[in-house]
Amino acid sequence: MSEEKSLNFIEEIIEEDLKNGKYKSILTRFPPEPNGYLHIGHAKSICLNFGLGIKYGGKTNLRFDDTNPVTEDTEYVDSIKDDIRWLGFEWANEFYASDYFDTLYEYAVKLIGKELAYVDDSSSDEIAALKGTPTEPGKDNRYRSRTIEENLQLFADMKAGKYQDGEKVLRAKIDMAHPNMLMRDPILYRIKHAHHHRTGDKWCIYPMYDFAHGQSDSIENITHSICTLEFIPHRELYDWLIEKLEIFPSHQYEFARLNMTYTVMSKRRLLQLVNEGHVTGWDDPRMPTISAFRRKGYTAAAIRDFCDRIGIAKRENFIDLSLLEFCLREDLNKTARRVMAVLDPVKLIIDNYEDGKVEELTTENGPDASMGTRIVPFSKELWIEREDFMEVPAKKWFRLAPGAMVRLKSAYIVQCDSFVKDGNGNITEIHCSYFPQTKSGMDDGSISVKGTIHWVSAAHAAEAEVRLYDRLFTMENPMDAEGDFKDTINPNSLEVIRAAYIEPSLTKARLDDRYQFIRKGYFCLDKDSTENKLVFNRTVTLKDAWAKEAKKG
RNA sequence: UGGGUUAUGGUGUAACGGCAGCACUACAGAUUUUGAUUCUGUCUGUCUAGGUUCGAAUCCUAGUAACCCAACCA
Repeated sequence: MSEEKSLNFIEEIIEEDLKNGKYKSILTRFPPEPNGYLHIGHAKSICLNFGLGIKYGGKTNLRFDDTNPVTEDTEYVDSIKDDIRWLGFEWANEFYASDYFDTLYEYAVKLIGKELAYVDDSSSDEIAALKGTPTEPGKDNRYRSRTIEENLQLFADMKAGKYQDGEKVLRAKIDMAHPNMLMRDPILYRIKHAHHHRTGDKWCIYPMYDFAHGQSDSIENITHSICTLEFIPHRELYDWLIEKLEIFPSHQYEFARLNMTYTVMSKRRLLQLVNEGHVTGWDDPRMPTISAFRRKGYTAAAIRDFCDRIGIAKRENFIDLSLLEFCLREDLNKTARRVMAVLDPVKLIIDNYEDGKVEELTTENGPDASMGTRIVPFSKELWIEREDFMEVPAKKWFRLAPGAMVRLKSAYIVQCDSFVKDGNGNITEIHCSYFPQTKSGMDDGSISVKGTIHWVSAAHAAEAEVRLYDRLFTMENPMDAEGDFKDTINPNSLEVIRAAYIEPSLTKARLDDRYQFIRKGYFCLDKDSTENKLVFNRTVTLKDAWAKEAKKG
């Protein structure tokens, strides 16, 4: 008997609903507003909603909550669909709240007819003034007592375009003294003479979230409408409207949204980063958007695994970025092809190696033998990583240093004989001699070394631009910053290496390939690459035990 | 002088009155032709105070803390 994974609270509710026959099958939905790109927090919601559909043999709709035409755009619709598909999910139906505008209008008329809604001529400020505060009740205004007929006429006139933006609103008539602020006659419809990305200029009145979301759920017969914690106070209104409208009773359940270290997770703030040029766009690899993670080289499997591990609960959470990186490395370690690239090159010359000789050495593509092998050219002059040589070796150093020996990956063991410096004291050449009997695969075991370093043959190397990313913010929680969260932006979040040396096989890299540059991290080709210029993104570093050791001093 | 929600190691998440478990992180060690991977081990926890009970993270009472609610945003 294998151990059952424990259920989260929503799964418990669903299993109970299924068991007691409340529903024969479930229907969930993912309801993004098309006013920005999806981020990793949305991925949590997507995995939850679609995951539930799959787990319980139900279905999941994709529904765009497009009730505010001034902020919404088809660009966002397209990106959202791309991201969901890339994450690996299929929606049963693609719907839009705007599909229901006619029905929603009828619902509003019905509410007016039941004396449960009225047209209010107050300005935004006047409405706010009579709303009260969390600790003080609000007050009724004189428009509240309008007759059904008057309200019907006024509402029809609103729809007909007789009024300017902001001149009138339709409000539910509930209770201005209600302890829940959302029940103090919430606005249902407002006037916006704006072009809608789907309905065009047909409407000049648009329903508010509260008069669209629950109704859309109901129209679609959604059984479990799952949203984040901040909507808890809305649930009372959600249920009230369904009851008064006498429509299918969908139910709302709330879970805690994802928060993650070293990032911000609100569309508003992400939009700010884009608009103010702190990043190059929504898919800048430093962003926490799904498109950015994809561009940076993250895999959908890693993100799904992450969403699975963080769990679903109602308490506020603050997930360590390192958990996401763990999931990523775990996936990439199994699948990424190993290759060699030198990011910060220094020349290594093997003095006792024959001039002009080239050996084609065999090296493995990955730890799993099924990934096969390939050929890498080896010659007298190589590029190695500058940081793999220390003129005065540190304690526990087992890479190159004067007199020290290392293995060149898949090639020979070499010993450093001397080195050359330029006038500024920078090392320009490292001279070594090699030991023929230590050739990889034919090593006689006469010499053993602790360190193995990567290299690229200077004569055969190709050049590429490499972009190294670091966290976008310097503080674990940028929102804790004293001033603006943007004051904590990491000035070193992007380091561009104009000319790194890559092994010849990498010139055939494709956009979807995932590589491990041995000892340096995981990388992938960036979409900025051209025929003449390859650009690689660092997806994530490898764990680096030496960096820790070195820090100890 | 309002209403709502939540409190379990550094971070997440289990437990459904009966051994506080798992993962990440951190640390120590073994293996390693990647200081990666893999493997082994260690540290750290039930918000507080009372109560009920043979037995409480779980039930009760009273506190405390955090978060959400006063957009014609979603």
